[in-house]
This record gives sequence, C-alpha cells and structure tokens, in this order.
Amino acid sequence: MRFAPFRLTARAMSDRKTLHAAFAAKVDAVLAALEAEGVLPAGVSRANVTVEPPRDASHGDLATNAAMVLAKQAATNPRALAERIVEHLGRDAQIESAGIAGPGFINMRLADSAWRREIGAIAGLGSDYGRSAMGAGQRVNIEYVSANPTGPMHMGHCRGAVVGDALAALLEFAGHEVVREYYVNDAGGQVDVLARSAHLRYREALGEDIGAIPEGLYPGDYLKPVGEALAAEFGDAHRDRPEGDWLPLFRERAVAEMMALIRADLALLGIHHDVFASEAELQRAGKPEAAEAWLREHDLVYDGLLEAPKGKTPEDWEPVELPLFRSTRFGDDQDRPIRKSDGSWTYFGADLAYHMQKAEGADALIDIWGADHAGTVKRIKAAVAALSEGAGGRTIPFDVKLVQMVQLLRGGEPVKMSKRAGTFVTLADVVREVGKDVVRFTMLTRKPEAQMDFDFAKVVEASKDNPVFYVQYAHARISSTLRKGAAEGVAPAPDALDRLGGEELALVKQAAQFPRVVEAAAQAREPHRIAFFLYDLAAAFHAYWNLGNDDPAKRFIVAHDNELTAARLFLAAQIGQVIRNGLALLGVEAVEEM
RNA sequence: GCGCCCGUAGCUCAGUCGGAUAGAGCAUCGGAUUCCUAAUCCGGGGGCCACAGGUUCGAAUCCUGUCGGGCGCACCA
Repeated sequence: MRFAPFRLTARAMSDRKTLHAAFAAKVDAVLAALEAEGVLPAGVSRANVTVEPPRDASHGDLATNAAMVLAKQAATNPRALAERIVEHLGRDAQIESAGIAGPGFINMRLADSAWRREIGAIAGLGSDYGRSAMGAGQRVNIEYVSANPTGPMHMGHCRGAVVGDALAALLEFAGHEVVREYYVNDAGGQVDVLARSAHLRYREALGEDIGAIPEGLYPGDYLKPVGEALAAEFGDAHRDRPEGDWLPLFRERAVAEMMALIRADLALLGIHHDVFASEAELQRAGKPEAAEAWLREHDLVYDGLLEAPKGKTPEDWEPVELPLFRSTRFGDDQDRPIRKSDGSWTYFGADLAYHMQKAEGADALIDIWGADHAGTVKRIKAAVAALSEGAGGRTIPFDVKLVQMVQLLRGGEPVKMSKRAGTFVTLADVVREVGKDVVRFTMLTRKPEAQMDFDFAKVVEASKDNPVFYVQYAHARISSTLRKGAAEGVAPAPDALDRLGGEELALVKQAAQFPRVVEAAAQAREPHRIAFFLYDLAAAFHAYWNLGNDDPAKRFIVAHDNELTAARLFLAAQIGQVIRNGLALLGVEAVEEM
C-alpha cells in the first residue's frame, strides 16, 4: 500500500503528531462527528479528503476539500455541508477562524498559540524534527552509482550518485531501513580490457617502451600506478606469459585498484555505500544458474530464437537460439536472452539474479540509472515482476529512477570530452574546482528526470543564481546572530514566545512545512523537493531579516529588551535547526559563517 | 520505425492525488545599507502552461493524437 501523507488514513493518525497531522486529525474527528449526527451517511469514504496548506497563503493556514468531496455522498451541496463542518471546527480553541470559500473549500486560520507551540516542538526534537515513522518496518534497498570499475568517476556518474545518496538519506529520515548498494560489474568484457590495459602498463613499469596505447585499450594515465604496483609485486614473472595465465589475476588486481579509486571519488562527495556487490562473486556463487532454474521451472525462461530488434534489422542479422526470459509477458517489447551463445551470462542474466538476491533482503528496491540505460528498464522491471509473482504473491515494489544527462558548460560553451583521448572531466576535478556542497546542491535543484546544464562559471558564482549559497547564507546569518547575542549576554529562551507576532510566526509557518515536505518527498522519492523547501525557508528568513533594516525594533537583537531578544534568538535557533536538518538530508554542510 | 524522458515568463526551473487569481531565480526597470553579514530585501513590467481534441463541478496536472528536444533500441555494459 502506498502511503499518502495527510490523507485522513488511520496510518496518518497513528503517526507522531506534527502540527499538520494534528489538524488533519481534527478535521477527521469533525467528519466522524457529522457521521454520528447523521449528516454524513455511515461509513462514508474519507479517502479523498485532504488537509493541506492552500497555495495562496492569504486563504489561511490550512484548507480542506472535505465538503466538495463528500457533498455528493451526503446528498447535499458543498457549501451547505461546509457550513456544518465549519460550525464544528469553530469550536476548537486552536482554530482561530474557519471559513468557506470558492466552490466549497474550508479555510482555517490557526491560533498563534499553535504556531508558538511548534517552535517548542522543533527545539524539543532538534535534529529529529521532520523525522517520520512513515516507512517504519520497511527495508529499502537502493542501488546507485554502480559505475563500471574501469576508471575514475567522471561527471556522467555524478548526478545519479548525488540523487541516490540524497534519496537514501531521505528515506532513512522518513523511517525506512535503508541499504545503500553498489553493483560492481567486474565480470564482463570491459574488465578483461582493463586487465590487458593494466598488463601494458605493467610492461611499461618494467622499462619497456610501449608507445601509443593501442585502439581498444584504456589509455588513461590512472592505470600507470596500477602497472607499477603489479611490477613491484610480481617483477617480470608475468611479462612474457600468455594472456590466459595472468588475465584473471590482473583483472582482480586492477578492479580492486579501480574500486579504491572510485570509493575515494565518492568519498569526496560524502558518499559511502553499505554493500559493494560483485557480479563475479554472484556468478561464482551460482546465483544466475539458480535464477535460471527457478525461471525455467515457472516457464519464464525457454530456449528460443532471438528476434531482430524492433524496426531495424542489421545487415548481418542471424537468428540464434538462446535461453530467453519471457519479459514480453510483463510488458517488454521482446523476450531477452539471459545467456550468450558461448553459454556465459549476459549482463541482463546476471542482473536478473542480482535483483533476485537484493529482493531477498528487502521489502522494496530502487535503482538509480543513467538515462542512457532507459532501454533496459522494461526488462529488469519484468524480471522483478516475475520474481514477485513467483515469491508466493509477495509483490516487490521496484522503482527505476532514470537520471537524465548533465551537459557540462563553461561560460555557456560545452566542455569537450573524448573518452578515447582520455579527456573526460572527472568528478574529482569538478569537486576540487567548485566544492562538494555546490556539486551536491546543484544536482538537486532540478527534478532528476529533466535534463540539466552544469555551468562551471555559474555554479561557483557566490552571489547570484546559486541557491546553495543563498541557503547557507541564511544559516550563517543565524549563527552569527546567535554569536552576537551570546556576546551581549542574551541566550535564546522560550520564556516569552508570546511576544512573537505575525511576522515571526510567518517564519514558523514556513519551517513547520518541513515534516510534510519530508514525507511527500520520500513518498514521491524526489529529494529535490527538500532543496526547494530550503530555498523557500531561506527566502522567508532573509525577508524577515531585512525588516530590521528599516526598523531596528524588528531585529533579532533588540536593544534594552532582553526578553524579546531571547525569544527571537530562540526562534532563529529553531529556523537554523530546520535548515540544518534539511541540508543534512542533502549532504550539504550548514556553515557557521561565510 | 519503436520505446522512455522532457516541453510552464526573454533564460534556468518549481508547481503537493485534479482545486481557488499558475509561482520563484536570472535578466530588465525603480527603490532600500549610520544596521545582528546588502552574498540580502521591497516594488514594476513580462504567460494561448508546445498544439488539438477528450474526461468533470473544476485540467499546467489525467487520457488520445500532433509537433519539437533529449536518450535508447543485438549475445555490449
């Protein structure tokens, strides 16, 4: 069952009461009362009733569509039903006013005391403010990055890495048990090429003049240290031996070195996986065979002729008989081979087994892939659907998030990259140039399925067009204000929160959205919503701050009024707390000063 | 040819399960600094939500088609 935050479900009611959930509960209680009075028919479905902030803040703090949704079932018109609901809501001391608007919306304005209480709630929960129990008991496996272990990370991998990592943190914060996983493709032809490239560098390290790197081998300098390490360890023992003698060994060593490189690159971004799953190990353990046997048993794999790709048949097309997975049964365009004609596993065959393995230890799976793999989504979804079907009806929710390409620009001009010449832009270069926080935040300021430009000239601009500085600046200002307050001998204190008025409470209203933004973002699996929330919160903070420019009485630190200063500093501290909590989900540092 | 993603202000993008007068930043024009950081704020102008149908109390949002951009389409990974 998918969980919809702030719908009036039993689930939402049982959650810890955030301010919004508490008021959703009040509305539900009113509807229950009306049902008892006979105004609403017994057992009416309230599933479509929402309680949420209206888009236009001038309408109030919360709005519900209850009257519009339920009018038909109550055999009345929306406005008449709304009047009955408003009548009940008006009796609640926490609701200052409730009114009917438009086609039957009910707008509520909450009492100031409710918002003041929320400031205390933030303080009480601290770094747990916004944490949700929504995913309690749910084990989610999220696989991201999974770059081939044939070289350092380049910018093409970056977006998926950041999105995956932020999503993992988000789901964890929303109560899920999260496993961060990296699938190491150390069994295909590419790692053989890597091993040969390493062998060449090994001969070079032994003093041989290897000349230009031949076509088909990896030319990058990053393999030189690998060759040197191999030379240091083995001397010339493997120099003149036939390939078959050294290939497995060199492959293993080179892959290990590449993974060390990749882990170091990921660490630069603050990314750490829990599990590195090796395709080679998976195969040694016989997992693909087991998957194949199971699938054959259920008539989901058969030996058949591989069809030509849809719409275009290559000149040299020859039909071959291969073990095929019936992915068409689950919506794919054609059945897909799990073994090659030499009997070895296709990428898909091994990947299928890998997903089976992941599904054993998780209630839900998420893959983050680059958009260039879009063509293979259907088959892997088909595979997981098949496993679900066979797993005794336990369906395994499975999302493949496609992350679109990032175009690198410098001052509006595309950055030229050539893999063959080895001139791709590495992730490490970019992080070194613009910093981790800029890379991470920028990658999260667009929904992942939209294409994106990354312009070096723009993202390092500390002033304009750059949300990360904007948000960090808000936090830095808060920190500096608290420092200044301390220097003047005033500590933040909640004793006189009743002296905070509408302008301060507007800030609280913004911050109080955080718990529901977390749940909505987690449910939609869209970490970018956190970034946009932080931007809005920072904007509200900066706006409030600038009131003090015109009117010194509106500054956080008010001369000769320690009571008010303490209350405002307390507010500032809690806004800072919410910003920190949000930035933590994005993996961006909340700086104390800039 | 087929599949997937995208199309919202001059530019880059948000837009909650279908909800009220579609929002922000940049750019542009006009303002604010003896002040806790102006790396900020306030205001003006700027929209056939690609186009055409459909679904309904209501559509940027859902459905169908068209156009435009991107990605992919063999036993590669």
